[in-house]
Amino acid sequence: MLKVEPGDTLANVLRRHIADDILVGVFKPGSRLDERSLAEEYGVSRTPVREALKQLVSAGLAESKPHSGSVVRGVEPERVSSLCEASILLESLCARLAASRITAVELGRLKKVHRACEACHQEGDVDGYALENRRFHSAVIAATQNQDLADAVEFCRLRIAPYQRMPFRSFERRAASQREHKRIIDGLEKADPAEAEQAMSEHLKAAAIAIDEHLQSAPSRT
Amino acid sequence: MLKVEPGDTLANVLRRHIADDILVGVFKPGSRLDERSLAEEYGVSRTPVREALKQLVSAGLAESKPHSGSVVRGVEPERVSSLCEASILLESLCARLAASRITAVELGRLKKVHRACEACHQEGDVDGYALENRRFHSAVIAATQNQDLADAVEFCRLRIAPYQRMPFRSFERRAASQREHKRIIDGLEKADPAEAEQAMSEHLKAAAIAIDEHLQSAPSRT
DNA sequence: CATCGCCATATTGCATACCATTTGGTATCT
DNA sequence: AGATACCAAATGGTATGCAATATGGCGATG
Repeated sequence: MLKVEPGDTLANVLRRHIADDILVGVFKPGSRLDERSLAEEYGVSRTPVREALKQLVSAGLAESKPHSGSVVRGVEPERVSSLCEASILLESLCARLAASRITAVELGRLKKVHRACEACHQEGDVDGYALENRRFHSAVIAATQNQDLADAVEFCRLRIAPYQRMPFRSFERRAASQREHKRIIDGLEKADPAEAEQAMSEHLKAAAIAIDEHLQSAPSRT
Repeated sequence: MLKVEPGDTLANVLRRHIADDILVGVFKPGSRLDERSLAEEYGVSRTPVREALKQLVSAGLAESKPHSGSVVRGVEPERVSSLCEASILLESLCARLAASRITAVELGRLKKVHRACEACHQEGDVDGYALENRRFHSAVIAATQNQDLADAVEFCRLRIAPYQRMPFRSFERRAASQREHKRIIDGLEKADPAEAEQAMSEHLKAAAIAIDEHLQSAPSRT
């Protein structure tokens, strides 16, 4: 537990660990991230915990007021729609660019991720599907061959990630998502920017609707 | 010096201060950011300096390897073109959205910033012009009424900021920039998305060319 | 009874001290 | 003479202790 490989730092390990816990829902939006408790829980000092929390704040996964501690960033429903819109715009842009720039090896890797998605989907592995889905979108973003654009888009995606995975509990939503992914792949393979952009846009709009429905049914569990 | 207002933290003050120093060129790309030196220089402990540096790394203004310290992120010329492209794409997108969403008060504020730009331009106040120019672009980005999209775009802009200001030493470039800004304002005022997008795109392309020329003439001052 | 103000407590922010890791130099061995 | 291994100094990473501040409750007063 909590092994730190050489060339890495304890604070980084903690950051990833806590971030995963947030994304997977262990720490729910609004819950306090107490430095002492976390330090004790992980068996380390407060300092690396502080470092990790600061980084999470920078990443937008948490927020903090001076002397008031950090809480998991509660994303109000109206902010979700804002996040979804941003995500739609940015990733569609990426898809358009990627269509004319993606390399053969990247396309192959994308298809491989797509198959991994399919496997998780069939097995009902929600967490696995969420993970592979993230990889799918990251692969498209990376295919723009522009690291800085990719960073900005990932910056946005990171914030919406906790909500992205919610609808995947539904078999039907996963199936639809798979079909939409396939259409994106086709657009990229044909090097058709308009098609890829359109496919990505519709995919994320569908995802946005699914997230919204999910929030309606299970509004706010504190 | 180094006054910390209530409701703020010393680390934040340091972060802004160091960030400004990086943006204005006091700390040149590649130079080491030694924690002890900075702490001594500012008369504080290492802890808040560390916090500030971590945040700068998150913001992309510096980079650090564990046990190897932090250095100001040197942006290689080939990365500048990548940054410019990302900036062009993202801000044009913002301009398009802003055209149909900007409020009257925001438009008024934008014009005010434009006049401030003009004043700095005439006086030959390069630093002032760079500052007001940043405000101009931030205002357009904010006019999208989408905070998350704005954050992602600002995230990218922050990285290119050290280079954006370079061409402003030229009177001619500032004059051209002002004309381009005016066209953007017109597009927004007419609520013409296509015009605003086009104007912003051409503005940033011109800026990119100016930056490139500047890098050609004064390649790498270590 | 409500509201305003003060005080107690818990939690964050800052400082200092210590430990681990990296890096460069030197000495020795081949 | 060159290479390698070891040692030392510098620098970041971590731990702990203390100070400052925000928050919640309690009491007093209108």
